[in-house]
Parts: sequence; structure tokens; C-alpha cells
Amino acid sequence: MNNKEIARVFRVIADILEIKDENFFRIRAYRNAAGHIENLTQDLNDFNQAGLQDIPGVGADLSAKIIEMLKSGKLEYFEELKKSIPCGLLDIMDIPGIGPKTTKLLYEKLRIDSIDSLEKAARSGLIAGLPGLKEKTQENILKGILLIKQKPEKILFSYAQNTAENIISSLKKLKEIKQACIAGSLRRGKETVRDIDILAASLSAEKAMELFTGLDLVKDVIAKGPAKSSIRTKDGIQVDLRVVDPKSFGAALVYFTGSKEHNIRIRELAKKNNLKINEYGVFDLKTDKIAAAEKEEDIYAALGLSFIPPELREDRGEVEAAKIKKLPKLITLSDIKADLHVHSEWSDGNASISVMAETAFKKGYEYMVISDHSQGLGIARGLNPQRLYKQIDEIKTLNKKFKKFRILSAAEVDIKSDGTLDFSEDVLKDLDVVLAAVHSGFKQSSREMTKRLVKAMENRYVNIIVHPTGRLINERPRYEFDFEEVVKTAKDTNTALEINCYPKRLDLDDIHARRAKQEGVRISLGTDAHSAEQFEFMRLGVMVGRRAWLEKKDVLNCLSCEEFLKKIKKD
DNA sequence: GCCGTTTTCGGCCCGACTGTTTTCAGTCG
Repeated sequence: MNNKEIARVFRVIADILEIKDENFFRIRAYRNAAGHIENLTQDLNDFNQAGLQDIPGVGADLSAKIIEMLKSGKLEYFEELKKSIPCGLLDIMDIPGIGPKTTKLLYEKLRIDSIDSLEKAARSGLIAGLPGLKEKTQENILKGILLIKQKPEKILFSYAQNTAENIISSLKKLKEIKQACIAGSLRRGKETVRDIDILAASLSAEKAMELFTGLDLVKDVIAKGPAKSSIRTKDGIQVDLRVVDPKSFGAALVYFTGSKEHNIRIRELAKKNNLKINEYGVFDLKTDKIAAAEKEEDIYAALGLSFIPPELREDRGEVEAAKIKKLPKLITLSDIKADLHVHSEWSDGNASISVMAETAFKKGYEYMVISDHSQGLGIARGLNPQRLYKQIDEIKTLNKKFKKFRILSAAEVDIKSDGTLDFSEDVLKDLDVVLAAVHSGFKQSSREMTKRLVKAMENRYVNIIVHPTGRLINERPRYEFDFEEVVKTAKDTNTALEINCYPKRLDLDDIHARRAKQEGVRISLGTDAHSAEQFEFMRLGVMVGRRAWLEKKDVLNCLSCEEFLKKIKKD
């Protein structure tokens, strides 16, 4: 079993224990451990028992359970637990507004053990009348069932950000609103989000809530109170608005940005220092005197921490690092001097090299890498060697025109299923940079795929493996391969790994990119731009890089053109 | 079930909104 599967088992155990009304803290312990396992950059298989217990939230009991799963592929305790309740109860808990208590009540009173039987009961009016439940709850259950049947896709960061910015600009038209900004997972730069959180500062919360719940894009108002309201938009996204006094904006921003795990961690820390932290500020536990509230920086300072950038707030070691002032100095968009993965109309792009170069230059870049597809990718009008040499000539001519910008000749060479490349070494040697990628045969076994990638990296001309895992968000999972071995080979062969900035790719993701950095592998950011406006995707890649704790020194794009060419050389 | 700069036992983050109630439990983030 892999990390993800083991974390899932712990989460399901927590859900079952919750229905069984077990000890709340025991349930939390399972969820807490699951969260830490999901955040791990290393495979659980690589730990020994003592090492497992170094994972936060994993003690003697859970480490033994992990070992059992790693060895046998299952967990006896879990198998027994599953028998104790109908599995449909877990689906019922997924319905918004239905938690463990209601699920249990429904099962005990009406033997409801699936979404279907729940829907039937609600339609025939059997729910209203149960102790503590009336018509309103019955209606909400039917609404909730409809919602989960639609199974909304994960919302891509860029889409959610546009929606959020529209709402914020509407809110800001209200003169009573002093400040408004994105919070939640969107502010932390997660690649996909479940909802949108917005924080506003105003002395007149009511007016803000009126405006918000009355916006054109609102389909349903889920909740509306004086401090907090939630709506669902016409395209199905839940948006939460929290309004606070401007005086506590910083505290509220910390609280509302999360993550939940990060918040728990800093609240625990506060408590140890005889402080209390909530969305209104940091307070002295005894005197209730306020220590900080208005600015985010002050909140962290009051806890003895340096400021933690939102992208790091995942309880992945950032609080510990902030304590000893060892947080990384994260890369920013302004550190980027080049785009290292760009297409043109020579293959499947829609603009000339010249237009792409002009755009990149105007963005302030010093160079860019033109990396059109190789011949094997017929669907993308991949270049054969003859056309590639013509393109190299055109780039030479264009480079004469530019004084302060350089175009590097490259190719995104297809890695064939046996690990050989789509161009011979004779051709590759004439390129400034070689990018290599898998575009087919995703279903190979993990072993074959690992060998395929390793062989490509061992080629003396391959400089960067682009979109290394091949996942497409909402469409296709990553292909199977041994990431640790690929990272090790990347390090040994001086091959960089890309964070592809295309919104659906963002590949490597934050966890993998951080692992690569830890092993000393260089990271390359490439937009994979197929048109001039797609250079903008760079900010998404930078965001992933920041979540991966990347600094300037880890990223090839921060080097001057000369340094870049020197650093990527093999041997 | 985890964890320890007061603790190896006794704690474990904090508050808002809904729907049902007449002061609160359940759910959510």
C-alpha cells in the first residue's frame, strides 16, 4: 500500500469511529495522522518502526498499524471495523449538513443505510418527525443529495481566482468595506480548491452581507449571519464571506487563510505561551489583554514566529522553521528571468517564434527556450530533423535582431516506450537545450516506466524532464513509477525536473517538487505556452514552487542565460 | 490515540450559523 491508501484507511476509520460515537480525541488522532501522512514527501516503505514514530501524530499504535498495512496490504482492525456498520452510512455522512450524529439517528430509527434509502425516506416525509428533525432538515437533505450526485469536479486554481476577484471587486464598490481579500486555500495557492473564502473588513457587516448574498452570480444562500455568510454560485462553487472589524483584520486573515492544521498548530503554540489566538486577535490567557490583531505579521510575532507566507501554511514543518527563523526565502515571480518551455507555430503552438520572443522580452525576460515537439508526436505536428534544422536557422537569424534577449533552440523530445528518444544523439547535440517527455504508453508497469525515465535521463544530452508525472487534473492520474529512483537519477545525472505551469498540469506538484529540492535536484519552470498570453501561466508555477519551499537557488529560471547553459551541462 | 520547557496521566484549538429549541446540539471550517 502507498501513503495515500494508508492515509485513506485512517480517514475512513475516523469516520466509522465517529458514527460509533467513540472518543472524540481518538478520532482526531486518526485524522491528524492521515493528514501528516498525506503531506509526507517520502514513501512510508522507506521508514523503519522508529522512524515512523517520528512522523507527527504517529505513535506506537498507529506505526504498528502502518507496518501491518505495508507488509500484508490490509489492516485486520479496519476489516473488523467495516463489518460493524453498513458501508452506506459513510456515503450519507458526505451529504453537506449531515454528520455522524444524524447518520446514526437515521440508521437507528429508520434503518437508513444508503443514499438511496435516505432519499426515499425524505421524499415520503419520514425524516420530519424524528426527534430534533423537521421539514427544513428534510428539505436540506434532499438538496444535499442532489449536490453530491452532481459530483462537482475539483475547481482549478485559476478559475476560482477569477471568480473570487470578481466578487471582491463588487464588494469593494461598497464604501463601508475598507478592505477585502482572498483567504483560504486559494490564498495558500493550492492547485485545486473546494470553495472560495473571502475576508472583508467593515464596520457595517450587515450591508456587506446584503450585497454579497444578493450578487448576480448567487444561486443559493447557504447561510447568512452578521459575521459570516455562505452562498453557492450558479456554477456550483461555494463562497464564504467573513466580515470583521478592521482592527482585527490580521488575526482574521490568519484564521481564515488556514490551513486548519496550521491553525491548530499555532493555537497550541499560543496556549503553551499562555496566550489564546482566535479570529479577533492574540490575547493573554489570564488578563485577556490583546497582544496583536491588526496585522498578520504581528500575530506571528506575538507567538515568537517569523512571518509565514500563506503558501507554507500546511503544517509541513513551517511553524518549527519559523520558530528558529529558518524559513526559506521563497522565489517570487520577479526572480524569473526566462521561460524554459515554449511552443511555436512550428509545431502545435499558434504564434510565430518572433511573436513569442517579443512577448517574453516585454515581460522582462532575458531569454526563452523554444521547445517544439519532435517528429513522433504527429498530432502536434512534431518536427522531423530537417524542419528542426530550419527552425534552428530561423532562431539564429532572430537572435541577431535582439540585443538584450536570447532565444535558445530546443525540442520537447518524445521518450519512447523503451526509453530511447525520438531524435538521435547526432541531432540532439546541435540543440542548446533538450527537454524530454512521456506522451504515450501511460499504462506501462511502474517498473517499466521507471526504467524508461531513468534511461532518458542517462542520455548525455537530456537536460530537463518536463511534466514528469503526466497527470492532468480532473482528467488523468499520474502514471505509475518510482519517484524516489527518478529523483536519485536526476541528481546523479544533473537532469532537472520541471514544474509545468499549465493550469491542468502543475506537474511536478508541490509535494514532489519539494522532495526533488530536498535531494538537491534542480527545478525548471516552464509554461508550455502554446500562445503568447499563456506566458501568464508562469505565476501558477511560481505558486507551486513556493508551496514546495523553493528558493531562487533551486530554480534554473533564476539564472542568467549564460549561467543557465553552464549549469545544465552534463559530465 | 498522541504527547510532554510544569505533566508518562490528563489534557487535547476555537468560534459561527442553522434548526431545533427556549438554552443548545450538530455541523462546519
